[in-house]
Amino acid sequence: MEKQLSRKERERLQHKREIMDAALRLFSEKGYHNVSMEEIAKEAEFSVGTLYNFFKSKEELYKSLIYEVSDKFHSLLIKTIEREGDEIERLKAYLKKKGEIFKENLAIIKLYFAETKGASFSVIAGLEKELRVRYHDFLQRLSKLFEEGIRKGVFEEVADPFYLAVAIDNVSNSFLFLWLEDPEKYVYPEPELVLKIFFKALLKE
Amino acid sequence: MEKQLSRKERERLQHKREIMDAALRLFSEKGYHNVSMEEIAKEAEFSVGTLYNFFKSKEELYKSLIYEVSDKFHSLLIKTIEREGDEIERLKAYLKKKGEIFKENLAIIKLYFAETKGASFSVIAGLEKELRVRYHDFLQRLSKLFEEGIRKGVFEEVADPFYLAVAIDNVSNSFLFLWLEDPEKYVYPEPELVLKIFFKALLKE
Amino acid sequence: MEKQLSRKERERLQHKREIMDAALRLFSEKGYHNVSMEEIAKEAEFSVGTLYNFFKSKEELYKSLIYEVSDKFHSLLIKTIEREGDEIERLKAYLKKKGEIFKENLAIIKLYFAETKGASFSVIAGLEKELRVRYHDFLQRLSKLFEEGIRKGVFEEVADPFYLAVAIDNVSNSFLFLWLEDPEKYVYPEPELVLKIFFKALLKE
Amino acid sequence: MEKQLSRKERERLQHKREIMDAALRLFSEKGYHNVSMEEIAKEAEFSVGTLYNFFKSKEELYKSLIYEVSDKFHSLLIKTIEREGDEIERLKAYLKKKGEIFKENLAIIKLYFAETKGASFSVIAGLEKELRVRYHDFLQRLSKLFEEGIRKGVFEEVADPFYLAVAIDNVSNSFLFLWLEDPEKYVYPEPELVLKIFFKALLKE
DNA sequence: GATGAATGAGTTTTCATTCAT
DNA sequence: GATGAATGAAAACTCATTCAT
Repeated sequence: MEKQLSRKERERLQHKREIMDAALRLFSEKGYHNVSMEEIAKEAEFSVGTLYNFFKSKEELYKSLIYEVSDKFHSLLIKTIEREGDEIERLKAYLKKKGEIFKENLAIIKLYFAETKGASFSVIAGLEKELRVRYHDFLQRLSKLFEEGIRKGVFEEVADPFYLAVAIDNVSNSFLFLWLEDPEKYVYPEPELVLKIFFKALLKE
Repeated sequence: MEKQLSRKERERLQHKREIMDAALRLFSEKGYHNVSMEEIAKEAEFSVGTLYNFFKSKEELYKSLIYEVSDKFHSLLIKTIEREGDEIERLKAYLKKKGEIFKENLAIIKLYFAETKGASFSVIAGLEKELRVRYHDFLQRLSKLFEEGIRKGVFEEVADPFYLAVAIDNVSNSFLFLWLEDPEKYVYPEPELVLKIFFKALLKE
Repeated sequence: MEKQLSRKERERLQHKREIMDAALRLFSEKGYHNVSMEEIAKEAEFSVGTLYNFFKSKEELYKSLIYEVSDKFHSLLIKTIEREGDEIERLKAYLKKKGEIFKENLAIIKLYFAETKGASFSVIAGLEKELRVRYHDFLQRLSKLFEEGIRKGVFEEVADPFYLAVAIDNVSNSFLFLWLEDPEKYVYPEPELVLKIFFKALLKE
Repeated sequence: MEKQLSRKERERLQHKREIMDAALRLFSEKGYHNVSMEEIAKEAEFSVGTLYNFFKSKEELYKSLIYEVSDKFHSLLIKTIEREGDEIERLKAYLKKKGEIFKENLAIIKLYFAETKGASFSVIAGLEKELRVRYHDFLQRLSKLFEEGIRKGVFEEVADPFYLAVAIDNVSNSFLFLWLEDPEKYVYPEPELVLKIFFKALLKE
């Protein structure tokens, strides 16, 4: 299908890509408000005017970036947790995949978390809400995994599966952030570590 | 002690308080960059000039806000985890305290998490690093609690106590955020819930 | 007469003096626009309000300073050139006096020349004109000295006495500025040097 | 060479010129601190933003103005005093040239002298020092003229040639200022007048 | 489509001045 | 007379956006 694109169309897409990549580099390094359209134009080796031929505003450029990564991110993870296999295996696969995504997309991850975590105001009003919706969709699907596990008798029913999903996702994130913060000091968190903490009773009986 | 302040001094402190409160309301609602000094002045019912008599810049006003809450927040939690009592009790007390702090300081909590989570660039360069240092101090102290518990044989040694501290802090945060996001749908997370998830083995043997 | 001033009146004058001295120090060092009333108040160890009890505006404070020095400066020089004695002697006395005044009033001299030389706009519109009037009065009196010298046959009538007055005043100023600029490199200009250049024909016949 | 500039480039230069001319008019009339960027923009018939596209700050705009005139001014005078011809002729040519420059560049001359004469604090810190360096270079070259004259036996060695240079430059300036102040009353100072005063012994023998 | 000069509303900050105590 | 907190107009500067070429 892509082959049917004319040279012009291919070039256009390529230029858009270059602008988005330049913008991503700058936004993730300095934050939305500390980057100007002029700066992005220079980084992308286009003029400001050209940026406005592709995106009708700075906001839209930013949103495109965030949605793009959010799409990719979620579809990858959903594919991982919904594939064939038993629950434990799929949980491990999901933790592993998330680790890989973090490693490979550091710049964009920072940007993404700046949007989803913390402030309920976001750099751009409205952005956050949409991302939250997607994130909840993902959590629902992860809950399903726990539900199934409980149904099959693999997991105990300690709590609402949704809370379990939230918990494991956040614990793994926090370990990834730890590593991201100081890669020398903290080991890159292996799925096993997360599962060990998560599954093994701490309390002696 | 406060009685020794002259009326003028008391008034001055009161005015500073009013400005900080107004700024907090606006910053937490709209974010640092989307609030102007003029807006804060209006909200505080003072003139812009007066703001600058108290804080030498917008940045400084923001920092004052963040540091103030960070101080209060950390000292309260540290007091809670380092008080007398057995480890389980102290963990519960800490989870309860955090819940209360969240409930009572919603506006500022949002602001605080916008600074510590997510972006490694922060609205104000330099802020984030200092807050991270404080947070790590807290995590170290929480690790001690786990260490002691392990030493006493109350906890099993499933992982480095520091990771346990990180995990429980993040799990409880994530539940609090869930509740914050939609108080009708999600229960206010009780310490018991967190502990149950955290301590009880999911896996059936 | 001054003895009849009450303690209150004497104190008032003293305070005014202190304010003017502080203002002079700051103005001469940093220029009118780079000094704030707050700064002057701090330097004088009074409050801003007190400054306004003595001077109705920053401009008025500045003018007072300039007029005061201009008065003192001119009356001293006029007294010197109009005293008893032959023309040569009086010229020497005037050159010597000016040197002394420069040496003893460096700060104020800088301020004064910033007002009279160079820009026809002055920091404060209107100031310059009044000072120019005074300066012309002085030049007229100095011209008289040359006129008398010519009438008596002491000087040759090479040019309009007014031009001679302007010339000698400026030559001596320029030498004083040279010394002021780099006291190590340039000798403190003795009246003799100025007169030598001024009176002695350069041209060999 | 100029023909190689594209229309756009020529326009850009023209616009820069218009801004500088507008700024010059206002600065020389009212002084640096009494002119706002908005005022300059209005005078130049551009927007404030455009001013900042050409000059990164108000200071830089001012400096450009001062340096431009200083360059032109000095190179013209240096060319005049270092051309072929005997010393007397070259002195006359220099006095004549200075008169012409004054007449043709009144606005900018005022600005220039506001910077070089008078206050040792200057409107813009650092500016004054650089201009002084250039002026001293000029004085050195003028000294050379006197040195040569003395060596050739045209002039008597009444004083250090540098002082002679300083003296003649200041005397001629002061006459030019006199004329500038009141063109009706004071004749435009002819080189002859300056030389007559400067060279002819006043003193009868 | 690409360019980049021009725009001007909006932002932070300063500071002379006032006035209640 | 002395104080200094409060004022708010004015200034320098930024930057997303437009549009003629």
